[in-house]
Amino acid sequence: MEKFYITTPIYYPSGKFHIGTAYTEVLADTIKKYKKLQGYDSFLLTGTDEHGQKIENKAKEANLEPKEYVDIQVKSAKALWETMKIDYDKYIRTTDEYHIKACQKIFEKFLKQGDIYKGTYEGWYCEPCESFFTETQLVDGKCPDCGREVKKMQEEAYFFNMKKYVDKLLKYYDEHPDFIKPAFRKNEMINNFIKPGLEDLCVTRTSFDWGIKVTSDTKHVIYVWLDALMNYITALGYTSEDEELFKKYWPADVQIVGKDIARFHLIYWPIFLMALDLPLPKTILTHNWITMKDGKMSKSKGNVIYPEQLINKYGLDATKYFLLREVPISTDGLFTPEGFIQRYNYDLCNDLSNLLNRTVSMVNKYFEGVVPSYNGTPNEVDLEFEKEAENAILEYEKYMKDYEICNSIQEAWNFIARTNKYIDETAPWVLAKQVEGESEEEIKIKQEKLKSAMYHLIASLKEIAILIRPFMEETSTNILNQIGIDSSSITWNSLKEYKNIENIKVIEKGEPIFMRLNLEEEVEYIKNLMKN
RNA sequence: CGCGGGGUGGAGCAGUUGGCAGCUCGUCGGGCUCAUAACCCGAAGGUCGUAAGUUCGAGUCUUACCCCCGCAACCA
Repeated sequence: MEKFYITTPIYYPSGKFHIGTAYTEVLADTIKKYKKLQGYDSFLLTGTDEHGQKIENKAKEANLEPKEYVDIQVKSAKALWETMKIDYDKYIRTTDEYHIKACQKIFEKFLKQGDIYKGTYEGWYCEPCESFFTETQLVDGKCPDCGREVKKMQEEAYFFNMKKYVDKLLKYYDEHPDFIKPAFRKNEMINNFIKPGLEDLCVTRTSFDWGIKVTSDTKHVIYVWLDALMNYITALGYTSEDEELFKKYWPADVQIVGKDIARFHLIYWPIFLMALDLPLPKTILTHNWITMKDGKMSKSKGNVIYPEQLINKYGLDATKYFLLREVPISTDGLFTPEGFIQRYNYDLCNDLSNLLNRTVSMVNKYFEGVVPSYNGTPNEVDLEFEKEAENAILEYEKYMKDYEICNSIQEAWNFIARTNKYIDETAPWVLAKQVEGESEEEIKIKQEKLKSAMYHLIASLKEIAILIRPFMEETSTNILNQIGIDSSSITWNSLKEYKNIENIKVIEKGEPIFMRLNLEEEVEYIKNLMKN
């Protein structure tokens, strides 16, 4: 079985996860489930990045030890992923013992190789906050956190020699067009960071404790990115006594990151891997953000929305549908309460749920629920429709290949609309009606057409259920149940059986899978959620 | 200063290698009754940010300029 390794970033658990974090996770989870349906041995890694000064400070505020603090945060993170039915295979915490050991080994290896050297880190230091800041981070020359004066300070630090690998990196970019998706990020990296001269990266600190100690120089802790990035390989057991997973799954097939951390994943990460003499991931997918009408999410603007809030009220599938449908990979997507409810009503209720409802109802009405067999005599209308059903799959898969899930979903919905149209084209209620003076022959032709129409509708609903399965599993299962198909044996290959559905019976009375919502009421409800 | 993205009918967006300007929502008109005041069809509405250029032909290429958003290095 072919393997497929996919990773999410490890999130920084300094607060409650908001909808943006959930989006990243859903994106990864959807790709994993898609690959799994296709029969890949797929492995999804997620986790948390738990070191650093900010965590240390947060813990202090809460009167807890750092570890106690992150334990609590991790618990709620895992609870969220459980609520969202995220199918991850491993959850890594950078405080895990195996990760710490591996990082220490890697650090010493770099030191020995001469990739890491000791130097001096210079920055602006805020004493009350005990934090270093860069020139550009300062606000009016003052501390961006507390607004007080900062001092120029120096501390001893280790640096990673990035310059040594720059040419190799550029060459790699050049020879591997699929490495960076979307491609414009490549130019962004080159123009902003590489062309002006890539600076060496500071990889240790002495100004705080909450981190992985450097074994050969214990007053230093390994600073964030070296620690964090390594998770993608340490999670698989790299450098441990059991490297089985690592050997099986590395290199990653796709690593998902937000645009805020693109630089670290597109420049430093591949360089670290080169220094370790390891193969690079096939693709690093950088996605954009969910934005709010009035800019970034922030509590003071009263525009923060948490995933649980939407899930509790509107269900997991609807929430995931919105996120994936509304946020394309390469541009920011907008969250508005109106948009959310409208997508719910138009796409989920009117188009999808109603299609299922009217189909099930007709099969019951005309054939007592028994789905006719494929009768092999498609007329022009049916033939055309069959072609489009096939084409929808191809288009969907084409976009998925580039991880453009948003477009794949659009293809699925185009096909849903097409299926609704098919009902109008065939007008089953006309075919079912007896007209006075009709000949036996005419009646028979109408019957065959009606059978064919019902068959094609059911086959198409099955197709739709499979297409949406990677991100709307519950809905998919509901649809299949209503048309009398066992969902447990469904795989991506089931799409090829469009003409081979036999012996099924739809349920007698199908409950709508999505019910129309009142726009004003629900918008009001969501706005209230966002206020507190 | 720079870099990246964007500026397309009322709103939100598609437009691969240049060849009659599309989609969703909204508006207006029509159809249908299987279904959830749903579904299907049609119409109105755009000098594709501005100016110049290349070309038989440019939303699509070149140059200059204007506006919006983001990034700007050790901050997760």
